Amino acid sequence: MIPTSDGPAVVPSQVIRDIEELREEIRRHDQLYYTLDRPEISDTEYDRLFRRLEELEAQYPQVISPDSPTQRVGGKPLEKFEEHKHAMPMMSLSNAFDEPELYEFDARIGRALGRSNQIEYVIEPKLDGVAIELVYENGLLAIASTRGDGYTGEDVTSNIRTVKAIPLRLRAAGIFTNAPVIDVRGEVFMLRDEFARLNAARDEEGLPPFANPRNATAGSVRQLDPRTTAKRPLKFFAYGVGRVEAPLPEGQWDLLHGLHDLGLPVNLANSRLCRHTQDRTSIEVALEHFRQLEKIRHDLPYEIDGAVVKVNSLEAQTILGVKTRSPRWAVAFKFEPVQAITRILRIEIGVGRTGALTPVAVMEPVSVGGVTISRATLHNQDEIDRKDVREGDTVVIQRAGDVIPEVVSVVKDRRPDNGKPYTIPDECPVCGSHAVRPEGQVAKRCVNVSCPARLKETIRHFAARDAMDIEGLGVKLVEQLVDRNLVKDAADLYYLDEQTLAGLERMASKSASNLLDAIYGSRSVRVDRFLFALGIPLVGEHVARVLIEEFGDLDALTSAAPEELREVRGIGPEVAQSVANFFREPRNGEMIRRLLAAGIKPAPLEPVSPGPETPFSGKTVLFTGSISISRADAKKAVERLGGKVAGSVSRNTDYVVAGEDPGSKLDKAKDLGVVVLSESEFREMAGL
DNA sequence: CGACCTCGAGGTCA
DNA sequence: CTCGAGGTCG
Repeated sequence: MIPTSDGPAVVPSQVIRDIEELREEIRRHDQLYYTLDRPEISDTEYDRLFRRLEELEAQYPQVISPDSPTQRVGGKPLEKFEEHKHAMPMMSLSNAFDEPELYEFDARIGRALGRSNQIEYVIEPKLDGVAIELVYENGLLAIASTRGDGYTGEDVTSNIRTVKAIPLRLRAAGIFTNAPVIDVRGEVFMLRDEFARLNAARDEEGLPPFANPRNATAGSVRQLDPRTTAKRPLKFFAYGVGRVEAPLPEGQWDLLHGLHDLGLPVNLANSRLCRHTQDRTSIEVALEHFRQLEKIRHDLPYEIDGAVVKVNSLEAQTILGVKTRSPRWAVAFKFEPVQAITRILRIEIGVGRTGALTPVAVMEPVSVGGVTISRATLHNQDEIDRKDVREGDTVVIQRAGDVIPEVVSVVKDRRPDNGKPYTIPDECPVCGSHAVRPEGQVAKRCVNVSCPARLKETIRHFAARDAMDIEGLGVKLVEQLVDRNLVKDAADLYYLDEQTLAGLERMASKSASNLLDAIYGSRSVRVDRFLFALGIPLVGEHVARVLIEEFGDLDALTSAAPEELREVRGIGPEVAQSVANFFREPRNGEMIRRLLAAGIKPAPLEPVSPGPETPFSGKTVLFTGSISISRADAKKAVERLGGKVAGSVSRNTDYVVAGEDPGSKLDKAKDLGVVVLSESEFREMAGL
């Protein structure tokens, strides 16, 4: 028998039972997965259940009901969204940006209720997503709408039905059991890694990426074709109610549990009921939880921009009432923004030691993560083109890894009409020489080897702590020395005298003699440091050491042919060529001769005695976060004990030492299963 | 070619 | 302290 479009006239009652059982089973697993975060079956098993239900329903279409799990994606694309008037207005929240504002909120509540410090609060993470209201009638999802202006939003039911975390039918459990009508409010959002995957997929299809998970969510919710929304990985957390035709519980905390009992996902794991204790008021308890959230925010799979603090008692909420746009009984306590919007005043060009021209955006100062930012690197031309950054642009900036400011994106609709694409100039802004970008490289470089900008950087590098370690020779001083032609290469430093220095700013006799002492003292330097100090391109601390270990001293190295250099483990053609070129250049040879003539006596490397076995012998260690001793000292300690210090985590890393405020390296270390040490554990192992 | 590492460049604050 | 570029190794 071939089923007609209406299916067989009679549906066997066994089939009806099977279908209902399957639906219930699927709903149960949806709830286990989304609401309880405790899946019992694999995705494959789930898919099998789902397909079986689909097959049965295809065979007997007349039994399909709108609350069936198969009916999430329904209908055809909409022309536009209908309006939906909220039964009770969806208010926004007033913000508190710092502790005093939060305490003020608490004080206001205390005054209004006339019993200070006894008020219970509920604190919940504030997700960065899109607020949605779900109207359930007799347990079935009837309407889903956006917040809109608070009174009227858009009816996005067909889209929201595709969000698996949102039940189409509520469970009959808990305080709200069988409420004829309940308006549930919550946040639709996207997980960070799913957002990243979505953007990667868009990139492959040549579509522009979404700026952040929030935008991606908002875009997904406002799709006219629900089939598109269905493909977006949306999640949901419920946090409150509007109209409820059922008795209300005493407080917000019970309310959250009531929603959870209905089968709705609620972020209970990161919410707290805050009661005052003997030594702390309830707002202090809330604040403590807020600090906790701030600490773990980057470990959460979704983005939060703060926390919401609500007076727990619903009765008290009623007494407190509302202001025009926001309730008086709740406040959004925001984290320091890690991103900010500002304007690029101009783009400056920096010239580095290697002659690289680096564009830097000079911006209107703005506070990001508690620090005022006014400059951010734009890296290179490719980066500028990719983001299409122009002078005068309004941009979103953030601190990469919470440290180095970077331009995230341009706010295109705020671009001035006269904005022109930016190109790094073809002349060095410092010496006017030609600047070229060699084939296959990203950087444009000034070709003039004695460009003053390059010279300054070279001297600074020479004097740096890890190199010759000349204390007192800072940027300002180098600037003056070079500009007045007192120093034309590193060797000139050793021929300075007090009289010459006396003419400089901030250089009275005391500082002058200190500086001369420092320069004089630097003459006994370990030979690998000396080599590093010369600033040969591609020769950093590590390569310098490797080369010295191989050749023993400078003499042997200066006369080495590129082929000999290549023999060395870790030295490839590029480095070999760069080293050979440097020593072949007569002026460099002359400079080295003058340095040695000035009395520099490069000390040989201490022979690497095997030494006693230590906890760090042959181990690679990495530091993240701040520790109470300096990084340099920590590094020395590890090296003294026969270990190596790395800059980035890889499978070869043996230990990661995590100090205060560890960075992303800690996450990566955990991912790779690297042993993580606390500072005290490290100190103990190192015998510090 | 991918994995891993080093170099070099960037910014602010105490 | 982090990132991208670029270098080296297997």
